Amino acid sequence: MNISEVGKRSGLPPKTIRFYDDIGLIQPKRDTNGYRIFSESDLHRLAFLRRARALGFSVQECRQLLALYHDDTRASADVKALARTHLARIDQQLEELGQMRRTLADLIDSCAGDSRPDCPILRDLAR
Amino acid sequence: MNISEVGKRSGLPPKTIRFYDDIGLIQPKRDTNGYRIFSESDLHRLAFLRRARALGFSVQECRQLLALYHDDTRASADVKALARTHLARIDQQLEELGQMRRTLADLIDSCAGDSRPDCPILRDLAR
DNA sequence: CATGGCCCTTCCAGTTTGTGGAAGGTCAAG
DNA sequence: CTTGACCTTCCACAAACTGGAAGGGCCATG
Repeated sequence: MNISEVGKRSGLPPKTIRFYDDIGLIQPKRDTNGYRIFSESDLHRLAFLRRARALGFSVQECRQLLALYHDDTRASADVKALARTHLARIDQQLEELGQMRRTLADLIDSCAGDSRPDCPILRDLAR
Repeated sequence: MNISEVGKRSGLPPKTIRFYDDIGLIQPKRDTNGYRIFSESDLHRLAFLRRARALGFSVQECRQLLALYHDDTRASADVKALARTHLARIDQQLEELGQMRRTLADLIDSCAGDSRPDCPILRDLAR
């Protein structure tokens, strides 16, 4: 499989696949002309990566997840711990974002939004 | 006022203030020795920036907000439109993050988290 | 066989919003 | 005069790609 084929099948753009190769997340073989050759196993890793990234895991965490995945002697507790740490980070982001949203929505509600210059949003920022 | 003083008063680190100077968000005067000299007005702009950034506005949006703030003929509708666009972005992020959270929490719940290798989290990623 | 068009490669730069550090000038106190 | 705390600029790095340029490969058609 060449890179555009595996891109279609994994749902990742070729640029991203090259990037993952650069940082060692995959090690596809090379053809005599220098083209990358992807095995089913490479494709599998890439699809795994796409899903882990979609869940918001960092690339470093994806590296760890892949390592755990390929370790038959892993403890599921280790995977769960990784996921819990990530969940805590998501919860923190949700809280911060929610606070922003509340403040911003209040300010928007209090602004007339007409042609006059008076604006509670700017007044609050300049407070 | 020198940079560390205005840093304390605005709540921004000197490095960040220099950065805002570099990108033209502020234009402090310079002393004969090359040191930046900050006026009350510079301080005010920096505090404004800190609060706008804390609400999640991008640096570009902060630039526009500052321009609106200093424009006596602005329409509050323009400020409100900027804020609404930003709010929509926050809502989108909240939704994406909420979806991630749900999926991740479900996976975590389904994982025994013991010393055995079997793990629904990895199974889902490898699906 | 040459040409076109699409694929592949590497390398460099840019994105965003700063942060860390090095090298060197300045200033006030002792 | 020295010491320590400032200040300056400049370069590099962070995350996770994305865009583009320059150059080579491969296949099919004329």
